[in-house]
Amino acid sequence: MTSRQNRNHRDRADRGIPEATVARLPVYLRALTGLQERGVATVSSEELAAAAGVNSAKLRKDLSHLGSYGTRGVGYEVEYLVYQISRELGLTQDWVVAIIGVGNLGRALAGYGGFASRGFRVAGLLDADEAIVGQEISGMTVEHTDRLEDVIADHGVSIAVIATPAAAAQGVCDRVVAAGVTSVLNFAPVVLSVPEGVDVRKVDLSIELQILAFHEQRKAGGPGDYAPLASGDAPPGATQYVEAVEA
Amino acid sequence: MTSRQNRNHRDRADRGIPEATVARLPVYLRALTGLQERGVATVSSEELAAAAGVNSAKLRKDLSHLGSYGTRGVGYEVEYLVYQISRELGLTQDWVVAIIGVGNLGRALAGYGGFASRGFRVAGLLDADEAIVGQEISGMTVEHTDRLEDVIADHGVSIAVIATPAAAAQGVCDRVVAAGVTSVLNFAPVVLSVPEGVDVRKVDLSIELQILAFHEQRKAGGPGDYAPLASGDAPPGATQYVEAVEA
DNA sequence: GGCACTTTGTGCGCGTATTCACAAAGGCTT
DNA sequence: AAGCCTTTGTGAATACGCGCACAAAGTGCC
Repeated sequence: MTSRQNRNHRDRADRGIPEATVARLPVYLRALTGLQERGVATVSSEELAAAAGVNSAKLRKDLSHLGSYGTRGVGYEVEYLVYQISRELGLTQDWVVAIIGVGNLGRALAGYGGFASRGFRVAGLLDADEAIVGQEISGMTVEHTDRLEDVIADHGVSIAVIATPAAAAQGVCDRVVAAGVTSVLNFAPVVLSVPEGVDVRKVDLSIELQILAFHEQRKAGGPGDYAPLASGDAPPGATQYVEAVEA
Repeated sequence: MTSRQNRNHRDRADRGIPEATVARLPVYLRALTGLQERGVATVSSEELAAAAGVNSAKLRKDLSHLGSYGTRGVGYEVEYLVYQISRELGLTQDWVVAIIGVGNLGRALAGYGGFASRGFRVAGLLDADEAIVGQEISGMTVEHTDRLEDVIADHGVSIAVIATPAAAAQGVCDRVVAAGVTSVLNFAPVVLSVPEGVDVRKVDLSIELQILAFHEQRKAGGPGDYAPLASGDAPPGATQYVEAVEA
């Protein structure tokens, strides 16, 4: 995870592909396109697994969920596997994306090459700040969030990317959901609540760092190296263990 | 998650805190600081679980791994719990971070408020592009990657954030590891290989979108709606199922 | 054509994670 | 102080994911 927040599609009527497998398919796809560029025509599960950083048995089991696309004694045909995974992930069709919130992060996302190359078309950049509205970013003109519903309807947006400040995120989310969007990628540091049937995935930069910090601390000798209180014995309310507000 | 790539710390000598729990602690922390700002002094597992988007039994079990910090019949004292989680995650000490690659994403990261507020101090911005070196970003001057080892040593960097293009990532990674960094947060779309003892976490924007696309497709009626080939019957090598290179 | 070799696809056992459900514990009221 | 009510902490059941190890299947050499 990038830590995540998903309900639904636990239903396992998902045509049976486990969530853990779905999460790895994009990684395999990436490794495969890399091989493809290097002109490799065929790859064994062992090689592909190494390139993707997973166990080869796991790779084979994952692929077996899509059907049997390998040849025993030989391996998998790269090009064909690329197509099958792309199809399974729905990348053979175009997905229309709107990015709401054009701060530093929104700008980075707007210019991210990995979107267009995988069938994701950014159809709108929106922001609530008048100073930003009208700016040209990555060849697109930033529109005001007042026009959110129009943009979604006009371009047939099916995925919303929320890159607003935390305080604005839930409001924006409610609006895009009301406008018919059923998939949301959230970069704001809040837990969004959405109705049944809407998928939310969350990417949180600071959470990833915190997980790293935990392990880093472990390597250095566990928490409370010079901890002022014995575990569980601190006087509640004695000191201000504050944290600043985030952006 | 944000999809991830971790070996080690499976060792379970981790003082016993399960990895899955560690990944959720930052989420609880975020919810708690939100409550704290609103002046809430005490919270029940039910309320906190709702705010964090998890099951309340899971929350209680997670917290029980840190010790017994709740009061039966009452709940948890917000401030105290914030401190305990912060301590467990190692956020009571400062972590020095270097960001390598100052493109759109690197810039966004440099300006991200969520870092500083959680004890992460960005001590260096580095880039290989002469046109970027010397620029002032978020109050810091971008340095040339030639100085990578110096910056790491001088500031005592313990976490490296890699936001370079894919092609440069492994090289940068090797260098930071050689310079003594043992925690890496990777935004480049490649699988990094690192020696035993080094932690790598990966954040991949396009993977998250692809997972959303998968579920979105499911809602619309499964893959191959108008699929040109019956599953498993396509002539291998017949068409070019290409993908563009990513940025 | 048969045999040896390679590699897939998967059955199985194991450990981890999740959830339920309840007994133990503490507070509050009378 | 006794009993009721709330909420924690956790035992036990279930589900899930992972990886080993091997049989089945296909290739290519002789």
